Amino acid sequence: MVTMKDIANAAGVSRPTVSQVLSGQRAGGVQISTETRKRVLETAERLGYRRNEIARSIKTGKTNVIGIIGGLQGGYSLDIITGIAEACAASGYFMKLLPVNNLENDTDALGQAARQCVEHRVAGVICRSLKEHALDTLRAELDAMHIPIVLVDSSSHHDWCSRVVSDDFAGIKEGVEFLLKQGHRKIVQVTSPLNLEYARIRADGYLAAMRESGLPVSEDMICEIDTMLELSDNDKHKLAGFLKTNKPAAVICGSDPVAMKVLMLCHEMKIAVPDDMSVIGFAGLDYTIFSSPPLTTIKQPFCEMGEKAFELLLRHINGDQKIYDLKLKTSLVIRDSTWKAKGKM
Amino acid sequence: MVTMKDIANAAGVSRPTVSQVLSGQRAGGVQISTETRKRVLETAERLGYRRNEIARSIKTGKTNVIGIIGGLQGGYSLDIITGIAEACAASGYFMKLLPVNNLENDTDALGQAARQCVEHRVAGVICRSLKEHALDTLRAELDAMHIPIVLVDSSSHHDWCSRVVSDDFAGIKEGVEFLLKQGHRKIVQVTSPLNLEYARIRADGYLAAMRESGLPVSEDMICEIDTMLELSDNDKHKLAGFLKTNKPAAVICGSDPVAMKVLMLCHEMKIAVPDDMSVIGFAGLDYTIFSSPPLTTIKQPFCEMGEKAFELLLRHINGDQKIYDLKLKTSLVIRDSTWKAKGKM
DNA sequence: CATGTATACTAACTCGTGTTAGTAAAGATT
DNA sequence: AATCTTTACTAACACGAGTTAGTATACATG
Repeated sequence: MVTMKDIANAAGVSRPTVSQVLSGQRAGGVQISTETRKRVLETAERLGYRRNEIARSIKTGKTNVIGIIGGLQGGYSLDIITGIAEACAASGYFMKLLPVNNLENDTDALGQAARQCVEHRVAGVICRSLKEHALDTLRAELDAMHIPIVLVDSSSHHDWCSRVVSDDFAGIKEGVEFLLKQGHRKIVQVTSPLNLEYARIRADGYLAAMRESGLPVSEDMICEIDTMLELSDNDKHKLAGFLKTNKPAAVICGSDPVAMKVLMLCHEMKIAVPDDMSVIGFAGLDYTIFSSPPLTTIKQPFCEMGEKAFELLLRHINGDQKIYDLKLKTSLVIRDSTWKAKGKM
Repeated sequence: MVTMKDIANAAGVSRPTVSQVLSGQRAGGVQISTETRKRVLETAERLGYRRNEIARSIKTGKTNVIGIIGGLQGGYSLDIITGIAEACAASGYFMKLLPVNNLENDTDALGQAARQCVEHRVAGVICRSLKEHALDTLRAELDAMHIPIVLVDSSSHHDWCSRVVSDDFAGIKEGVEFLLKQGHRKIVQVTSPLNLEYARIRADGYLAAMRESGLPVSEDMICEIDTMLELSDNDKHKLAGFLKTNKPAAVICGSDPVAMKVLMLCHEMKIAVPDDMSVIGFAGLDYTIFSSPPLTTIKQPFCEMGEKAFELLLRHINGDQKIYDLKLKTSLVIRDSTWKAKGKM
């Protein structure tokens, strides 16, 4: 492995000179003759020198690495990471991945990930988390070392660290209003269990939109089904019963997987979508285009969330103490699981 | 930031002693009294010391970090990374993510990613790549520094670096044989453009399986459609014409997205799946469970591929020079887009 | 010729850690 | 009592860089 020392020897100059040439920084008014500079650069090239970021960051006390803590499940994780990645690349930062499945429950793993971030002296951490006590673990490790944290896609907010989320409440309201505008009245919700914070927020959005329109609504018009990939027999009966009882004109779902399951059940129950019933999903995952009919869904700006999260983190790294809470707008992607024109009733 | 020096001062010992206590290594027969050890550990705990992996690896000349180079598109990327992550965690390694979209074409970006791996002195690199010349870029950067590379999910193999892939050829054959066993004769393939290496391999598997069964088959029985997420109008006409002309009993697809598009078109064309026609996908992506009917698909062992890739990389890091080419078995996931029992013809 | 001032470089220190060689003190052996 | 061992520690060097202070040379000024 070629070092600056090797270059210095080969070029017949001192090591600091090499350092000054290569870093391009003439610190303290240090001047370098063009001849020497050329010779050093040529020698470096010839010997195949590659600078050592490790040694460099031990001196500067800074690393250009951020830690990403969080589970890798869910199709959207990748989009968030992609967003972070792009912003990172633009600023010369790198991502160290610390996957922790079960962020909510596995506090040990979370604490370990945080500690590893500290040991690797990351400049900051982006984390996706859900529960309060889990975050305290993070804070205990990172705050002491003054490593800033930004939460992304986290339902709970804290006044000690910034957060970037999609505005799910507004998003669901927009979806409901879209359905109302098309003439639907009996709108129900199918969603993940309401003890999940994100599901609760989306349920509240649904309830609020209905109430604001003066329509009758109650918690009974919300059906909770499991988050498992496959629709269990239990849930299938529950959901079928729910649809038969309520005979909804439209279903606004708490997530895309839920919406896909609803569509599948509709096929089985011979409910024509969107003729007999409209369906809207939530997330805007790529695969929702493959359902039949292709799913109308409320798209969360995952990629942008990642970008903004890094942007905020960078601010904190650079000393900004202010706490931000960014809620990014969702967008309604209209496909074929809802009516195209108004009032095809 | 607390250093060993701070601990030494606070505990009234020398810095090397602290180092020896904390690293647990009594190098050169160095002994430490239990009393001193206890005092040092207590002081370290009290001051909130966190070891500095950066300074550490500058001395040892090793890092416990590997670089992951590759695009993040495609639902399976995440599964591969998950596999790598688990194996990493088990061995105390970390992943530095270097996303490069367009691995095939953007040689610049690839070269830059490779160079950054060198500059961060990663212990090894796992890369997903497709084209020959792109790999040469990688090799030029990494080989000189003796940084081992393992390719994962890469269609082309090279005699200078190890590779882990799924055995797509055998996988497709298994799929075709499954269809044959159920009594189908007229089996066709719909796939991504055949200039993509993975598509070519799967096409060859299809052709081979048909020929081995003594059935007539030709390249005409393969329909190429675009890899874009949405089925273009152009492709839709092409595919519809293909199905009308060939009137296949079954379609074995080159990928899951292709299969999803086939299913969507079947809905439009009122072709009942599986009654009128069976459909098999390739990849085993999670969302294939959501199609109607749920898709029978050939599942690639992405997670295991990631694990094995890291395992091989670790061997190379530890000095193993042998080149491996692992082909992992796929598995047929039978769902409802194919007949359940034999000969329901 | 003596002095001042750019210019171009190097000596020496630093970062936080690992490691080897060397030393002081206590106890064991002859 | 003199010597050897063992025990427990520290001095000193190293890793690969960044950085400050200081020095030698060349040239301009008085």
